[in-house]
Amino acid sequence: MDTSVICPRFEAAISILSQRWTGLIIYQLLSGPQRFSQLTEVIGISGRLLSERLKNLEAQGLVSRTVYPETPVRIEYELTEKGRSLKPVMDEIQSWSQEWIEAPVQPN
Amino acid sequence: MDTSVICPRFEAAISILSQRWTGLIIYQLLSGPQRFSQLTEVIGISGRLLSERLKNLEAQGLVSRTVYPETPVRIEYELTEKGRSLKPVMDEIQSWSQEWIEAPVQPN
DNA sequence: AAAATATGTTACATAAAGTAACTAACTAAA
DNA sequence: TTTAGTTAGTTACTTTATGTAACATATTTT
Repeated sequence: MDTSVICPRFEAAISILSQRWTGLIIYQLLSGPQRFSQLTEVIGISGRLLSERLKNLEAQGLVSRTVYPETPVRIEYELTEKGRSLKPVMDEIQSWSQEWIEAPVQPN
Repeated sequence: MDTSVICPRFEAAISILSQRWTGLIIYQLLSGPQRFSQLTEVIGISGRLLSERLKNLEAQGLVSRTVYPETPVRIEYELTEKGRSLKPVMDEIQSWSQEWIEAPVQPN
C-alpha cells in the first residue's frame, strides 16, 4: 500500500551522491583532470577506496580514465559531459554551505 | 604538504548529504511535515535507521520534532529553515536526474 | 484483560569503509 | 646488475555502518 513513492530517477541520482566520497571526487574533478595520487592527497581518501570509487564512476559514465605511457606512467581521471553536468548541483551545495555551515573547524 | 585542500564548509555540507538516507529524508520532508511511520514506508528505510537519522538531523538543526498528545500519539517531523534552504540543492539533483538518469527501472 | 496503534529500541548478522603492507611495471642511479 | 624511486593500484585484515526482526512503552478501544 505504498501509493506515494519517491521518483526513481531522483532516487538513483541521490544514491550516487550519497555514497561516501563520490561527491568530493566529482567536486574535485570539476577543477580539471587529475591523477590518482593527487586525488588521494587532496580528498584524504585511501587508495583502496579511491580505486573502487573511480571504477564505479567510470562504469556510470561520469568519469573517464586516460593512460599516458610516459615514464613513470601518468593516468588522468576526468569528468565526462555527464559528470560535468553535475556542476550546478555542486554549486548549490557550495553556496548552501557558505550560508549555513558554521566556522570552518580545525581538521585534525 | 597539502597546499590545496577542499573547502571545509563544502566538505561539511557534503558529509551531511553523503550519509545514506539523509538526502531522501530531506527531500521527502520538503513536501511537508510527516510522521515516523509515513517516512519509513515512503522511503523504505528501517525504523532503526530512520530513528538514528532523524536524531542526527535534529541535532544539526535541519529537522524539528513535534509531539501531538492525541490518541494514539502523533509525532511530526518537519524541516527547519535550515532544512528548507536545501530545496535548491534538491531541485538541482532532481533536474539533473531527469536529464541524465535512464529509464526508471522496475523496483523489486 | 486482551488487542490495536504509534514510535521507537535492542540484539545480532551482514556489508561497507579504514588501515597498512604489498605488488607490478618501469627507470635511473650506484 | 643490484638497489632504490615512482606511480598506480591490490590484498589481507580490523573497525564501523547498515539491515533485520523481535521486543518495549504508552495509550485507547473492545
